[in-house]
Amino acid sequence: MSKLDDRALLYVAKYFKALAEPMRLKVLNALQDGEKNVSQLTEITGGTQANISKHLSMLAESGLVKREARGTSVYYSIANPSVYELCELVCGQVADHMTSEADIKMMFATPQSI
Amino acid sequence: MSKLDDRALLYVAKYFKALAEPMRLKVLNALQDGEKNVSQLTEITGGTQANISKHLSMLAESGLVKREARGTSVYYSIANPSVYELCELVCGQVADHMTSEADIKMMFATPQSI
DNA sequence: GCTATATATAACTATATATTCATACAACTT
DNA sequence: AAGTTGTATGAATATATAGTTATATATAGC
Repeated sequence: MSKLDDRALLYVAKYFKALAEPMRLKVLNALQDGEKNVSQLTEITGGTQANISKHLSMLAESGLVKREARGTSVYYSIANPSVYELCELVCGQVADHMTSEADIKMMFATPQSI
Repeated sequence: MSKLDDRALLYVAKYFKALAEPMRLKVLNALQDGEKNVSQLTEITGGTQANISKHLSMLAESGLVKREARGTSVYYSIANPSVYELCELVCGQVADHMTSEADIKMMFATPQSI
């Protein structure tokens, strides 16, 4: 496999990594009905301000959200609605797999162990 | 947000996490044209046997690949072809975002830093 | 039973990541 | 200018993860 392909893989992996975190999914979910500022997202998700801000920076750098400073606030919005297509596809697959034993087991695993 | 929603988020995040690693993407890519055993995947990807085996276990547990032992070998195959839809969607979005400064910068970052 | 081959796993290391707390920075208000 | 509010960031910690090496386990052939 060529160097260039490896680089492409890295890009794609990085994109998936941005989606591979429950709190970031929560943030993206909160952005479904339009832009929100950091304070709003902090309140909606129940996270701390610092943590949400960091996740937003990461999401912005990965190209999943857009950042726009207005006045004293910073508003974030979905960069590309097809993110939700991804999530729906995954939800479908997760549901399919829900019946398997591994998932049942996972149901009772602690969040830390996953 | 309810407990159940949090659990669903955890599932989805776990699924994305399985895709958030270049070597695992390489493995999935190698499985596009049909099932392969661990030795074959080890050779194709250029990884070590132990490493590929671990990635395969992880992919199987996340429901992305199916495992079937036959004789002395273990054959892995794609559990659900829609995985590739996901990857194509992401490739499209990554390409869109390629022009931004953050991505150009990332081009020259070391793999470790990403 | 012994050997060779294929796969999985345990121990370990190095790195990455999420989270928190405290603090810096920036912009608006009065 | 001083205070207030909203956001970002640095330091520190705890956990998770990828990778390696060595070894265990299992299956097939002799």
